[in-house]
Amino acid sequence: MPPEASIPSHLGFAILGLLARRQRTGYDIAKAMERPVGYFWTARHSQIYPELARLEDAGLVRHRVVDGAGPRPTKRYAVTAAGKRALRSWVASELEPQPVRDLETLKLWSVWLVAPEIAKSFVRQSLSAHKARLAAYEEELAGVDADTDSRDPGHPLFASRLTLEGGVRSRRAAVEWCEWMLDELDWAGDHHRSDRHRQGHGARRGT
Amino acid sequence: MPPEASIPSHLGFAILGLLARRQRTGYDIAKAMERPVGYFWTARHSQIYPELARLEDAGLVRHRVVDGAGPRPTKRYAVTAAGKRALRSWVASELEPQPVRDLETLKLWSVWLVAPEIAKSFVRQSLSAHKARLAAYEEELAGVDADTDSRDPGHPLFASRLTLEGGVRSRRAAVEWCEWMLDELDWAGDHHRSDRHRQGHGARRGT
DNA sequence: TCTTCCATGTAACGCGTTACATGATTTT
DNA sequence: AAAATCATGTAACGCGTTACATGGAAGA
Repeated sequence: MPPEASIPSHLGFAILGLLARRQRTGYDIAKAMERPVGYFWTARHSQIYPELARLEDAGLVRHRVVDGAGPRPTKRYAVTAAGKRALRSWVASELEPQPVRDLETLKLWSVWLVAPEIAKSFVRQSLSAHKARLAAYEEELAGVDADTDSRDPGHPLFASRLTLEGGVRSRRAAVEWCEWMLDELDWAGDHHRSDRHRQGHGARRGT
Repeated sequence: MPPEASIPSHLGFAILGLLARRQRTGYDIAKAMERPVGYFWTARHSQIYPELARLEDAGLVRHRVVDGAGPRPTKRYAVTAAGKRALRSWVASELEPQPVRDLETLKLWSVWLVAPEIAKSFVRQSLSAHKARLAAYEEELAGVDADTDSRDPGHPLFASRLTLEGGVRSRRAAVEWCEWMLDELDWAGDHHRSDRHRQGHGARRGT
C-alpha cells in the first residue's frame, strides 16, 4: 500500500475538488485556479506541480501520460478512490476558523488620515471592482442556474450554484456598502467644512 | 538621514495604522491584532517585533524605553512624521487586487460529494460562526456610533465606523445566504429522494 | 515573423505559523 | 500554589510568489 502519510494542504483539497469533477492536466488545474476556482482560491503552476506530486505520493491522485504539446510528457491526473474519500471526510470535518487578511478594509481603516475627496476616490475604486465581480458572478450563475443538474445535491453544479449565490450576495452587499460610504463622505465632508469654516451651505443628505 | 529604503509590507502598514491612532508597545500591537484589527488583519508577536525593528530602521517609527513588567526593556513605539506620510500615501495609492483564499467556500464547493444531511450540518456551522461575528460587530459599532467623533472624517473613529458597517453588512448577507442554503438543501434533499424512490411526500418549499 | 497557447518543471526569497526561551507581577 | 498577564525576542519550517528554463504548434 502507498504511504498515505500526511493529510493534504488546503491547496491539495482544492486540487482534489477539481479532479473530483473531472480529470485534468496540471496546466488545466492552473487555468481553473485563475477562473472560476480563483474566485475563492488561487495558486500558480509553480505550486501546483509539486503538490500534484505529493498527492500522488500519498495515493490520492494518479496520472497517465497522454499526447500533448509541451516539451516534457503531458500528464493527465485523476482522483483515486482514496482521494475521493479524503476529500469527502475533509468536507464533513469541522470548519476551522481562518486568519483574515483583507487589504481593502485595512486601507480603509486608515482613511481618516486623508482628505474626504481622496477617501471618496478610494471608495469609488472599490465600488467599481465589486461591481465588476458581481457582474461576472451573475453571468456565471445564470449559466449554472439554467442547467437542471444544478438542482441535484449530488451533482457538482449544485455546489457551484451555492458558491456563486454566495458570491453574488456578498458582492451586492459590498456594492451597497460602498454607496453608503460615498453618501457618508459627502455628508461628513460638508458637515466638517461648515463646522470649521462656517460656510453653512447645508447638509446634502436626503436630497 | 535614515535609510528609508523599501516601502513597508502590508503588516507594516497595519502597524503604522495602529500607531497613528496612539502610541503602543509591541505587546499592545499584538493584542490589537487579535481584536479589533484581527477582524480584517492578523499577525502574531513573532512577526510584529521584527517588523517594528524594520520600520524603525526605515525611520517610520521610533521608540522610548518605559517602565514595564517584562524581562527585557519595555519599548513604547510612536509613528514619526515620515511614517505618517508613508501611511497617507499608501492609503491614497491604487488598491491592488489581492489573492483570495476562502476556506469556507472552498469546502462548500465540494459539498456535492456528501449527503445533504452532512451538507446541512456544515452550513449550520457557518451560520452560527457568521451570527457570532455579526453580534460582535454590531456591539462594537453601537459603541463607536454613540461617539460624536465618529462623524468627523478626520477622526480615527470615522474610519472605524466605516469598517464596522462593512462588517455588519457582509455578515448579514452571509447569514441570509446560509439560511437560503439550508432551504435549498431541504428542498433539494426531498426532491432528490422523491425522484429516486418515488415517495412523493411533496416539496416543502414555501411552507 | 512574432506572439500566444500548450505543458512541465526548479530556485530564491518573503511572509506567516508554531514552538522555544525568559522572568516579574498580579490574579485565582 | 498555580495560572494568567505583561513583555520581548529567536529558530525552524511551510506556504506562496516571482523569476528562470525549455520547446513545439497554431494563429496573427
